[in-house]
Amino acid sequence: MALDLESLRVLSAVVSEGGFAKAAEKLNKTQSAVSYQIQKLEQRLGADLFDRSAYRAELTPVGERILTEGERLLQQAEHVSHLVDQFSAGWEPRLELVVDGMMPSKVLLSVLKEMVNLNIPTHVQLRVEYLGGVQQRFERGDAELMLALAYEPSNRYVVNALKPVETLLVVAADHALARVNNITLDTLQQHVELTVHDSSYLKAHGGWQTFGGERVFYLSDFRAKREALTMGLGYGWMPMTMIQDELDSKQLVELDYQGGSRHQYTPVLINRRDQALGRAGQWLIERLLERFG
Amino acid sequence: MALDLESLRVLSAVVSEGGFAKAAEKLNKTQSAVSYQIQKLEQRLGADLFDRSAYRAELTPVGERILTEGERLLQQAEHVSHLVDQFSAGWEPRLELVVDGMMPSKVLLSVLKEMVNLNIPTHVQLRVEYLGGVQQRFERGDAELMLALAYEPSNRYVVNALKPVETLLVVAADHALARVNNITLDTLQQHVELTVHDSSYLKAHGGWQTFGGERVFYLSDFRAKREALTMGLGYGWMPMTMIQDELDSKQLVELDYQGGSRHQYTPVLINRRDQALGRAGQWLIERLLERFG
DNA sequence: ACACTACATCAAATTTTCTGATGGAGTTAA
DNA sequence: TTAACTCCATCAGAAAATTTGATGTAGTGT
Repeated sequence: MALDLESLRVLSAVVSEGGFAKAAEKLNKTQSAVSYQIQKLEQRLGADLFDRSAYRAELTPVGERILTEGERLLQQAEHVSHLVDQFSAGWEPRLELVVDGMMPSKVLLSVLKEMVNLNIPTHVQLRVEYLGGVQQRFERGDAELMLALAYEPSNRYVVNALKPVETLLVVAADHALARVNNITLDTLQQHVELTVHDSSYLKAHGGWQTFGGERVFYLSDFRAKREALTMGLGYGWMPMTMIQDELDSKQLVELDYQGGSRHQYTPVLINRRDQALGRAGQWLIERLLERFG
Repeated sequence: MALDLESLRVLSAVVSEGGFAKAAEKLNKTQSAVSYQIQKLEQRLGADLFDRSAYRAELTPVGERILTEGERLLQQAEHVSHLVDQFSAGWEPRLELVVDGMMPSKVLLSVLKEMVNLNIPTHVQLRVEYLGGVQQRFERGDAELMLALAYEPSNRYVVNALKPVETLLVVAADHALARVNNITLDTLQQHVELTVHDSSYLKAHGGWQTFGGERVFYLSDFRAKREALTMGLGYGWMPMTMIQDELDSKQLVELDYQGGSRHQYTPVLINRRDQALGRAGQWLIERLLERFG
């Protein structure tokens, strides 16, 4: 036989109303129904909750603890019932978001934190992918919102452009390339290039991102790449926002590359045209456009 | 109509067993009883938990959230039932402890922390009083265990002596008294004495603690007293352990008082002989004797 | 001592939950 | 494509849990 909430509600009422009969009135029951529930609870727990030796029933120490724990339980049960009210008020139960790891995470996280502070009931699942991996995950249907840097266009998407993100071609200050001027592609190709592994299977982009040298090291994310760069392992593109400190302290320096050492990505916030976003998704888009856009 | 745990148990079983019929078997019910519970829950929440359009019922997003929240609720309910098992295994539901504020709090707190780490279910209420206030609170019956420095003996007590605590008569290094040698009582009485307010109504002790000068400042606790001492407001007794840093840094210095500038208290751990302690109280005594004793 | 309050107890009424049988719809495999 | 099967809904009646209303015992207060 397992615990049930009704007994706990009765227990709580008895204590707060100060007696069995008064609790009964509050709960729209009779006094004997209250007696019954309390006795049932006592049986289930195998311990007395009230000391009946005196005129009025008094809580035992055990009863006192069960009361406080029980009231917490009731409150949490209340929370669960309340959840669906919020769902029917338009807040989706869950929202999955795929983000390119190159996006500045601070802004995103601060928005998510605001979401928590506002007690928005939606559970947000954040997933970080790289380059093609973002769209791939989105297409697979796991996520309803994606924040990507590059994507294969489709008329099934609703696209919101955000503020461009600047990337720089950098090396460690003590790397050989740091001292060369007007670097050619040939020169670059003689050194190790560092790049973040595209997290899609396809890897169908290529393009200007890599230089096609013989030695390319693939790192798992930008944090690893930044470490490898500062260690002087090679050169590579990095989003400006992630290496501001290293540039300021001159640990990393911008390459003087003929082909250009700066590049701007325009990040986009995409959701499906056919599948309407819930309130949390809309809220998130608004907030991100406001801060990133 | 309010939430009930049975429906949640059924929901959980349906999902974990992968079907209504299998859940029914696990719960020793029939399949129609499972249907009934699920439908009841859906009605109560006012939302579908399963999508029945396909062959097998599939959780809706709302259902998924309710499931996870519900399972948490069940686990907490389990915890409540489990509590009484622990109570009947000898762990008292609550234990109140009165401690003299002069006791080194670190040791005590580390023991309490260990208690939490061991998942001892007893709720400990710690109350700090001073001098006579400790015993008074204990006598009033609120607490079952007291850690006092001085007390009125009684044969109703079980007394455990702990390691003596040393107190010193000190002033700030820049106080006039700091430069006087072989101080007499007269001299002392011309300065401000700092003392902690006895938290009993009675204040029935007096004795060597105060010097009976004209100007005595009463502070609310030893933290305040230490501050007042280091500010040079006056002189007074302090437990050694609380002013080790100030002595080392020479902010505070020991007085050279004729009547002696050191005094040892023997703290005692007392519980009532008639009212047996629960497992937590015994555990606490053992641990405190081990560390303090 | 008298009226009153607090809670327990019991049989009967009522409500909730379960069972067992049935049925429609999708699935599987020959 | 059919036959056998699984999944779940539904319904009436059975069983169980809960509530009621009446009554009883004991303590309170005046």
